[in-house]
Amino acid sequence: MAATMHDVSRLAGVSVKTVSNVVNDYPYVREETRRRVLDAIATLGYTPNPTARSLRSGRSNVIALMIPDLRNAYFAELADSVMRVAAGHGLSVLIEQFGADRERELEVLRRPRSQLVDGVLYSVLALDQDDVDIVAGITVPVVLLGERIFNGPRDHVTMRNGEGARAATEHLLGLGRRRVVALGAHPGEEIGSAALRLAGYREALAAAGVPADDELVVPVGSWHRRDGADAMRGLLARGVDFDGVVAFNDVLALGALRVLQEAGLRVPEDVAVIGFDDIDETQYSMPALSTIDPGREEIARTAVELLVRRIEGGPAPFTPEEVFVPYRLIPRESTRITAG
Amino acid sequence: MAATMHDVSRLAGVSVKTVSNVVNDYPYVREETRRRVLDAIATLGYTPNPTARSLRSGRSNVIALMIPDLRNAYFAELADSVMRVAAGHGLSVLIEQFGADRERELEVLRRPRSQLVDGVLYSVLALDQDDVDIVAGITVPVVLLGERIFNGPRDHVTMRNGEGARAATEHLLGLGRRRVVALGAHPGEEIGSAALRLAGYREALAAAGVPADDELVVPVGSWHRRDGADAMRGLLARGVDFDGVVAFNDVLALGALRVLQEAGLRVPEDVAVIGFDDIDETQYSMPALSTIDPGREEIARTAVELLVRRIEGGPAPFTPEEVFVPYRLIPRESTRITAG
DNA sequence: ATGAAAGCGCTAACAC
DNA sequence: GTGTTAGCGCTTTCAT
Repeated sequence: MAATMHDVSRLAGVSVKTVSNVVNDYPYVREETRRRVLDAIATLGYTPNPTARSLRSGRSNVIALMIPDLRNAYFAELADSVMRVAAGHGLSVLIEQFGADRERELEVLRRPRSQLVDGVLYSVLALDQDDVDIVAGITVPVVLLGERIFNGPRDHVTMRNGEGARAATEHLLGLGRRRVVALGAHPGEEIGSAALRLAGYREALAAAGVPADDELVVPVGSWHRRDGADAMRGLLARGVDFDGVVAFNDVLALGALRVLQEAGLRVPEDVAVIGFDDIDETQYSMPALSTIDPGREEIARTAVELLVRRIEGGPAPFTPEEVFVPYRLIPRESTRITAG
Repeated sequence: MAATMHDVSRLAGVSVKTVSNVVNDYPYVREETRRRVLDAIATLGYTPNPTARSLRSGRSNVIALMIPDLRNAYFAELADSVMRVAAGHGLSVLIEQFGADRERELEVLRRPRSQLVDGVLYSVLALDQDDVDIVAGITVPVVLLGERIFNGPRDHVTMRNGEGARAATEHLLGLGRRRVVALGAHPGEEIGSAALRLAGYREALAAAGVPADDELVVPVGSWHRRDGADAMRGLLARGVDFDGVVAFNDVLALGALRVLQEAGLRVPEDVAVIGFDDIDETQYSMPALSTIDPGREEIARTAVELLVRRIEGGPAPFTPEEVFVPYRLIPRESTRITAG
């Protein structure tokens, strides 16, 4: 089995404390002693047991990232960013998915796994009161990514969803579009991203004096590519008249894009389309997709840093921080202004 | 702070052993005792400390998944599948990325983090002798996903990469294409997926009596969308004549697809394109992308199960298993047979 | 059926 | 500078 600190101390002829000192770069160790210890470590192939270290120190240097679904490119890219930033802080990342499988979600949270991690980054699209209770039961620091879900304040890092959706909608209105679809509404929801984006969309219409039409607000089950495609198929089947689409995320937009083109509609000439997230694919789709860049990198960086502060600050009283990361509208071919 | 087993035992008026018995569903506990303990657990909100449990039992119920890059949809989808299967075995998944950042890769592996996990699923595209040494240094069970990288045998789960590439190439040849590009070669490599896929491509040409042309073998730095786009741009700029593309993964194909269409070439009429991986996006691209489905779900399931067996089987001598998962060719629009 | 006690491998007082 | 020792919270013989 793996060598322990005792094995090393015995071989080096020193105490475990000295080995620990060397391993942890404690400065006051005689050079010669250090050498002897390092030699012993090398010959034994010793590597500290992180579990024991963790039990003793109360820190595991692992954080959890809880996301709905890695198959959605936005979350995969977010996870990538989070992991890179975390690595810079010496942290590993345990990813837990919160898919449609509610049982799994509850199981994940009820399990004591959350004590194995030093902190949690929790990214939710939409959730109900149950989730709130569960989150409240987590004893380690939690930073929310995306929309805040509690009524009370809570650390969270997000973009201004409402403003972003408003900007996207105004972008289409600025092109002269007047029948703009909002794709991706979550009817029951009041406080998540979908609700905020829908509100932003409505604000833009109102500000421009364009009449709102409920027929143009398209609900979807979830924010996957398939949902975007299905919703667009339904819209076309119902014969709804529209000349623009604000999709609440990129994969919804891309699913819709495909269906629009199958139906022989030209994008952006007949229908201009804009998404949300700025996933890698949007630069390469046909046509390239205009989108709102939510500042994913900065969200990840800020959130990890905030979490690290909380972890290191201990359970002392604190004021929750609400950080809004700047977003950018990225116009591409799917809303390119044309002569038409 | 969180309640411990001792707190529970005190409140319930029993010993810690009894609490442990109840927590671990040890059958021989008097019903009344069990009740008292469960009550105490409930009032204290006790939840076992996984770190202590792990130190004692030597098991953490966490496995690591080491992948090149979560931003590649294939790996995100693979991670998703792995996490679902792992959840079924009560395992959480720690994802470590092996991007282009070699420093990070080495750091990840050198760190003792690998002792925090019970096993490792290691998915590599291509790697050199250094990696072999590092992997050899991991003390927990390792199952390789994708191509085997050692000369000696080693547990691994993969598809038959050569056969898959050959089938893809034959599919294009069957359409009458004779100038078929192999997109995604990794020149130096001898043993990874790229090498095997290239060999399969060459076999197909040879079997069909179609002359091989080195100009049609296109190397790329990595297998990202951008690389596919850049490589295709280069190919067009060099004026190379071709009527088909076998891309070694889907995102390469999708990047190329974009550039082909930008250049005014029709897919599949002028150039037929087929990829590898069957990522979700391929069903929705314009045109929908033909691809090789490597059996991702089954790879994930098989690999996790194999790893679990190794973990439970202990370090006893064993015969490494090499599991080949069946692949399927999925024809879509990008190779749809047309009148032309 | 339950309790006492050892110890997993490490860190951190506290001595010297 | 370095050694001794007491736990971190749990599981697990070994008793009873």
